[in-house]
Amino acid sequence: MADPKPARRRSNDPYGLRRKVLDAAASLFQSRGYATTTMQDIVARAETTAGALHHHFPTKKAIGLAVLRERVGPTVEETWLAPVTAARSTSEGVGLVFRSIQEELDARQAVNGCPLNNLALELSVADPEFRKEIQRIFGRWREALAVKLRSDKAAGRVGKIDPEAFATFIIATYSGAMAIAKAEQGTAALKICRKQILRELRA
Amino acid sequence: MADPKPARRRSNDPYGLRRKVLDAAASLFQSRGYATTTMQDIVARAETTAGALHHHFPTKKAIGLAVLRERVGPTVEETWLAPVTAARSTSEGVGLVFRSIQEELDARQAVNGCPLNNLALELSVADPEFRKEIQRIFGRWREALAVKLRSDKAAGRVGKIDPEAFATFIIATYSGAMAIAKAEQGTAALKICRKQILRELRA
Amino acid sequence: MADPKPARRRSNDPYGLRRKVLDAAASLFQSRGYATTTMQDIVARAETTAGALHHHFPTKKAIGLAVLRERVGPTVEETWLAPVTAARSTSEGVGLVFRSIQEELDARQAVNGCPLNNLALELSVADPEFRKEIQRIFGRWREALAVKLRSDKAAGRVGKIDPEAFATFIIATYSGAMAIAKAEQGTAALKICRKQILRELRA
Amino acid sequence: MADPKPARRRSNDPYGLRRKVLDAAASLFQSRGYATTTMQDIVARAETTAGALHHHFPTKKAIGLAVLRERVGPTVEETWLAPVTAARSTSEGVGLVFRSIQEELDARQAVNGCPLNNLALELSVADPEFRKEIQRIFGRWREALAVKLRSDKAAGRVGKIDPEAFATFIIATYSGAMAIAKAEQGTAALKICRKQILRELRA
DNA sequence: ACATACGGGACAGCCCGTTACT
DNA sequence: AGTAACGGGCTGTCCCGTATGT
Repeated sequence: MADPKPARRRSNDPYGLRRKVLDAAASLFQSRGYATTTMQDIVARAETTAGALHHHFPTKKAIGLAVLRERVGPTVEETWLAPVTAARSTSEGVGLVFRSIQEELDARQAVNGCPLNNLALELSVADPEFRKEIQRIFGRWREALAVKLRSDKAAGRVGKIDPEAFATFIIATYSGAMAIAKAEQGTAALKICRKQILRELRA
Repeated sequence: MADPKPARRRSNDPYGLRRKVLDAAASLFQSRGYATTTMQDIVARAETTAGALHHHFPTKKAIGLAVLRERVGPTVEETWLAPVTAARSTSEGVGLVFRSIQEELDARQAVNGCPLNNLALELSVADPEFRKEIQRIFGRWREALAVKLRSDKAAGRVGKIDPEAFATFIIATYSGAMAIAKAEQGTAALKICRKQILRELRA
Repeated sequence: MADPKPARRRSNDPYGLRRKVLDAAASLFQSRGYATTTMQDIVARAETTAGALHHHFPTKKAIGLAVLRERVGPTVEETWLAPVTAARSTSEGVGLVFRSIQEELDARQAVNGCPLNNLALELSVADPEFRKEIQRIFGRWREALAVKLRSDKAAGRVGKIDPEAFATFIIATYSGAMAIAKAEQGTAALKICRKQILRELRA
Repeated sequence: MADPKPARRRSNDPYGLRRKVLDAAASLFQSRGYATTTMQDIVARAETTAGALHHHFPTKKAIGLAVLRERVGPTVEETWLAPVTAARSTSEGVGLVFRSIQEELDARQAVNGCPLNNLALELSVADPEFRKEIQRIFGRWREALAVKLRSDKAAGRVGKIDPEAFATFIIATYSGAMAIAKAEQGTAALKICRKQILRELRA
């Protein structure tokens, strides 16, 4: 009678559990990295059991891929692509995204960096399946920016730039700024890079 | 096990062993990451034993810090700071560095990314000591670029820019380009970002 | 997981399912052994689900016992007892059985040995219920041979032998020959032992 | 202070530990089988730790192979080959071996069967390396018997038999008798088969 | 009857660090 | 300085059985 035995109840809510597992894993991968996160960590955070987890995801890799597909990808889409697409110009959209991300980071205590870049640097070399998924997300990201830049160009809102190349440049600068932000635990780099990109978009 | 032991010989070359261990660790951290690399991997690559390794580095973390201080830092210094400092202008220096790194990557079969950024993203959040060391390297990097930009400014080789900020921007864009290069396993992003940075330096 | 579920259909054929499960289990126990075969393996081979399987067999042990009773036992009866009983003499019957089994093994790519012996060696010590069932099959086997030998003796077709003992001897030699056949992945031992037994039956 | 902490001492006796591990494993494989024996069982029986065990044997398979090479093989040699080789005739040697094994089994409470046959039936199909090792032992066994039979033949102690074939027959009959002994938990089959083999050797 | 979701508990393997020894 | 043996602990995986749902 020392430990009162958890007396776990069954939830029988497959979609809910699946969601909780992916949320837990996404959050842990983001803050601690993929390799450093253990299955047990995920189980604990998702408030489930190893057995139940195994039913939904046979391996850790399966969780990683699902996190990329169902959490990281959509996150990029929501925080980057949607605002940019909805904006009147690339300049406006990119400026907005940078600012909102910067503000969000400032409100937190720890700067964990960009979920996509974190996993990209850790996993893309090791495993082809991970790499493929990461490339897909980068590709959609670049394409959305390029589309916006093309329409800017057609409307005469930007000078003669290569839309694809400039899209890559924006992503690179943002990614690097987030890497520095993570290392410095501050958003200074983000502000600087925002300004610089906007200046060039206006040139 | 059943076979007679390999009958290892003693080398008794403390400095040589230390060097071999750091080389091995730096190479493995670069290609596989810190967490994924095991002490056994390092021992095998350095062709030594666990005991001998422990004689030089009490823990894995000690190896990590030493790699940052004695391998990653100097590497940044050699491949980035020295060429930029020696160049006639930031533009020339940065252009040269980007090109040489790009050519080196093209010659290899796998693109492993930037050693500093790899470790920065993996370790800077988890451990304050690692973060401090990483920040120090980033700081020196930024300062060297800022120095060059200030002299450019004084000589009228660039317009009115904030040297510190532009240095951060260069580092961010380079870091991001290397992250993308790692994900895409190609140097296209590197070429694009080089062009873009040079264009802005001339503006 | 991410893919929509396979959308399994219900078959509603209780007897068919039971048969499929036993066939699957018998085949897997034969080729991989009882302990090494997992419930999941059986489920997969029988093309059913864990729940359905459990509906027919509460535990793995229940499957094991059913396989012994409804598959291994009948197999011994069909391949050994029936031919021997039907033959004109023990000599003829045993000779025929050895030959047909040998020919069957030669036609296959892998020699898995005798189903009864495989399970006997693996399970008879660990579990009394298994042992009991195995003893029962051995007992029927010996009795059938003894009956035939007695009739041979009465008809003067064999010299003065102890029918029970000689039956045991035949079974032992056959079992051992099958064990060697499994280890050697060939039927040489089977041919040798057939010859030897026939010689003795004639003496 | 609830559990008094084992406070384990280091033995630093690699050969002793290795021996203890193999003894433990051989005994457990013999009584429970290879698959059913867990690493933890071996650790407990050998009174060591998982870490220490791993240093000597990286995998369970390595233990299995070492047990075959360094325990099962020598056991066959001692209990079978040495007595037969030392005997004046095959008949005497085989008779002696059968009797001594039978007496030993009668003295025990559980009949575990022949160590070689137990592992042979369990492992020879699954893994080529195991099979190879098992075949080697069977081969030496057969050869030793054949040598003795040839010398018997030369001395006119046996009729015209094929030494190799008769050796195989002896091994098969013995193996089968041991299988039955295990299933029946008694030595009756062993006595019967001894008698039968001796009768034929005299014929 | 059948199908899916889930629980608890191991399994083999391995990892990092230390201790005894040369 | 260098070597091999060893300890304790944990990792990802999986297994068997059950409970819930249709």
